[in-house]
Amino acid sequence: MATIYDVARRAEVSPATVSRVANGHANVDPALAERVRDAMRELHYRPNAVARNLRRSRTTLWAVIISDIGNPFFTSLVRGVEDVAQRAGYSVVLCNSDEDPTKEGQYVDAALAEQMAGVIISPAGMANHLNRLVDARVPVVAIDRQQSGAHVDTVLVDNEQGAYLATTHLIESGYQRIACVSGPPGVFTATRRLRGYRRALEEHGRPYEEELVRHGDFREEGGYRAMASLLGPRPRPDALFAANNLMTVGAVECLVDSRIAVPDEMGVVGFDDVPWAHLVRPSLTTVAQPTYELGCEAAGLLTKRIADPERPPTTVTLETKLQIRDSSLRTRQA
Amino acid sequence: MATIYDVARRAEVSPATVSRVANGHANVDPALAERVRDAMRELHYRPNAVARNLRRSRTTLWAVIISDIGNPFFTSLVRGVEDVAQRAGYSVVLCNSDEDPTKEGQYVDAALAEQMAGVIISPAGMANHLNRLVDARVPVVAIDRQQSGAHVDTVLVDNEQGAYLATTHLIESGYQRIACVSGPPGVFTATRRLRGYRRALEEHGRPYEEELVRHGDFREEGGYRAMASLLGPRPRPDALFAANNLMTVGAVECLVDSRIAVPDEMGVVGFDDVPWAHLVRPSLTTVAQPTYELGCEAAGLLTKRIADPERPPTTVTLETKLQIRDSSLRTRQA
DNA sequence: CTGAAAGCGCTAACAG
DNA sequence: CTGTTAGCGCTTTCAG
Repeated sequence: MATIYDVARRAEVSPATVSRVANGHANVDPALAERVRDAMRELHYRPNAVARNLRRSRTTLWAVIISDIGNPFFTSLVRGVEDVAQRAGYSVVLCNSDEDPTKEGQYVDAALAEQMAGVIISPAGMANHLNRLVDARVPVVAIDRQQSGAHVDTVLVDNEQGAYLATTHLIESGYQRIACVSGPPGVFTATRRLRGYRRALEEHGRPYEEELVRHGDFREEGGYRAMASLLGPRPRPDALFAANNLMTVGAVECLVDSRIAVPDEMGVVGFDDVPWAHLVRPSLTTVAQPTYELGCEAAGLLTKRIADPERPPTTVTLETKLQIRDSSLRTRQA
Repeated sequence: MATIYDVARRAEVSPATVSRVANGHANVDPALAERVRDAMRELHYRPNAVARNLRRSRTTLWAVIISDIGNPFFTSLVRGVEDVAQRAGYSVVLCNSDEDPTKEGQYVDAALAEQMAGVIISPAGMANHLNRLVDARVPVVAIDRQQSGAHVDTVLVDNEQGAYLATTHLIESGYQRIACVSGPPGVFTATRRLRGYRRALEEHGRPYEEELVRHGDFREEGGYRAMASLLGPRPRPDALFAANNLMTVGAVECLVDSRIAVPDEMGVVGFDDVPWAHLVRPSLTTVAQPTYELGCEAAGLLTKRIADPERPPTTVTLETKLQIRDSSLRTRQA
């Protein structure tokens, strides 16, 4: 690989001049600049980013640490981040923590070691990786999940309100025993959505019953298992609020396997859309989140944070929207 | 951020010794090593990977450049890569080229500039980015798509055979006019799958008709549009082979909107599964690919290539499997 | 406007 | 077994 010295020699200038041309810094005599560019082309010169980063002690990379690459929620969000990042001159590297605090820790280590210019992270569990980034003065934005005790920019949706809307919709559609499959205990979004579910019940004079609540893993399998376990005890629930998209899918699978008719015997509303919610039969009623916008917003906050490390942390909360489809609309009494 | 010198000073040893302890190299007196470890802990020392990479002139990062992060095919594949990479001591950074040769080029540039230890790439279009990597002596594995003229390790599925199976299945199910939505012209997988479709027709004494073939973009919208355009001319096709998963979904959407009954009026088989193919009504018959295994295989080849840059390039081809569900099984004559 | 030179933080010969 | 030292390739003062 040609270095800056090779180019300098060939163009008969100093490495400093090559550097100036390569970076468009300062004014360089057009004749020299031309010679340099020729030399660069002839040698297929490509600046070594590692050396540059070391010298500048910063990089132009963002790490985006998400907790499930298989979830369309996160992939859509990443698209939003990417689009904004690109415009701001950053490249995005994606890290998939798989909801595993250990993996998350490794990626945080890597981001630190690689001197990433910034990190966008959806923190899994209660581990304190966020603060390690903050302590190291790495610009960081938390996304989708808030962490108590961490003083960082955060982008959220109004989880409680979304869950409240979903549950209220089920109540108003005439369902009587509304169950809930929540997420992993301690995960922010799970807690908030459960709270919204509970508040909706209570405000409508319905009891909140522990035995109608299960905790899933935010994956399809977890939704399936939780639904199965809800079907055992009698009286059965006649509706379900599932706290994320993949678990909704799992729950519906379980209902199909158990030959329970949706929406007549069981109404279903899920939190977070999937791109194909309308293709499933019955199509799924969901609480749609502005996923792409969440990503854009996070990227925007990160650029601001990088520009001004001292600015006070802000939290942006975006609204959800209830997308009513067929899975929550009874056609006849079961 | 503490440097290796800070640690050395505090532990009263040389930086070299700290480096040895940090990397587990050579033998270090246990007492010294202990002092060093204490100092590292006290100073929250974290080796600067950028400096290390510069010095070693290599990194421990793999770039995985995929063409659509929204496609479950690629996310599943990435999981396979990640799992193997982690075991081999590499970290994976994901780059989403969005089927756009320009973006792909930028990521290849970045991989080169950042001195990535290796690259796994599903090349979009005919651009010659693969060879730039090869010329720069960066270990590289092509995945999902073969590029003529590129002398690199490659992991594929038997696209032609899969398409042949799918089309034959439609013929044997009694469909008469079988259309095909292929992928972008020039994309390897599209070409091969189209060839399999054609071969199946011809071997069963059916004519191959240009007007039954469309080219989509491998996305949902493309599948929708292609299906719509197939519905215009009469006589209409009565079956469809769609050359990838998302286009299958789009095509089915179009059929739903057009109130054309699947599978009775239109049989549908797609290439590549989606995790929720069985949830759609009717459930989708697909050619399932071993996506996770593709990723594992690619990662395996990459480690071998890194270990021995001179070994002759190999191509691994994995088999597909026809997953028969409801969308291709006529219950009555239309 | 251009060049010389120092140094980012780390590792790997090489000496001791 | 440990320390000294010379860079990895680049950018950025500082002189000229």
